[in-house]
Amino acid sequence: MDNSSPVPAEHWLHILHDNGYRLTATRRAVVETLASSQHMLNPTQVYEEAREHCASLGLVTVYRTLAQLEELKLVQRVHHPDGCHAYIAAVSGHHHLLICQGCGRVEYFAGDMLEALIERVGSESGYFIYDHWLQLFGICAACREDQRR
Amino acid sequence: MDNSSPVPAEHWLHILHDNGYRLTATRRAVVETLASSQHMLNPTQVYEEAREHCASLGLVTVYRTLAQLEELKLVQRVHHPDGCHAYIAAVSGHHHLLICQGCGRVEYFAGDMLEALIERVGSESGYFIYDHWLQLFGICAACREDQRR
DNA sequence: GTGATTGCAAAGCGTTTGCACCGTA
DNA sequence: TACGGTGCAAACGCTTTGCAATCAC
Repeated sequence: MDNSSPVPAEHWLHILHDNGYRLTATRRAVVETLASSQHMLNPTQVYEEAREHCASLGLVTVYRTLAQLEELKLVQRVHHPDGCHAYIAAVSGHHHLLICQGCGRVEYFAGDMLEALIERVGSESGYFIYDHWLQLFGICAACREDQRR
Repeated sequence: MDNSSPVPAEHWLHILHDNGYRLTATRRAVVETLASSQHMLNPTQVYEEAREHCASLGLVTVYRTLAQLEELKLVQRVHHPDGCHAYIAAVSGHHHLLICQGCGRVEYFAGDMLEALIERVGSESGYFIYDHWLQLFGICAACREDQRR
């Protein structure tokens, strides 16, 4: 899989700064939490984890920072059967998602053999197709190990 | 595409009855609305359309009926970038979704060349993969025609 | 008749907004 | 110092729950 190395939080902070955002303790806390996590996190989970870096952080600021990070395409929202409000660090280029329904770990994978299918469905349906989602749901090795105990 | 023929509302009513639900005017109104629509509808949209069949219908009943229909797998929730609370008639067997971002029309398509990909990603990642979503987003022929005007 | 079903009102929950204070640049 | 950023409290919108009246069976 290709997200084994965590996203550098410093990189995000530079991008935020370059876009006119000030570098505050609260923003750093949210960025560090999301950049270092391989699990999808909803706003409350981000809030709880980020408070360990910045105890005065408020939930409102988490919502505002998530919106900024999403706007800059540094994070992306993850939709899955049990919720649509979780976020994960985005990677550049087009990738698909592999989501563990046990622990919420998310991995990206490439490998796009969908062009022919999209071409066919587009011509049969008359739709102009401009985007697609491919998501696989499963249980990661660690969660399967846990289940075995 | 394979959902050109609408789902028979009577069939849903039989299934509801077989599962111990009473056949009421409100339930019929919701069922008829969803069974005859090829567009994804959120609870409020279902409410507004179904009230034309049953003027006394309340929004609360729509929520309750949607939950029952989802439980019986007669409808399924549609997730897309702008929302996760829309419903569409379900079809049996595994299908993928083609969604018009203009009007919300949803079509199902078959054609699963994903086995090899899922096999590969599963073995590389160590995940046990048990489900997948494939959704295509586009603009249907009718909406493209509208845009041209 | 009786128990499921309903609509209303209220509660609940996650998210957003208003505002005065705070802290970065 | 100026103004973007912040936390708090309140507002907001969607969804669920409590309850008495209603209706299918």
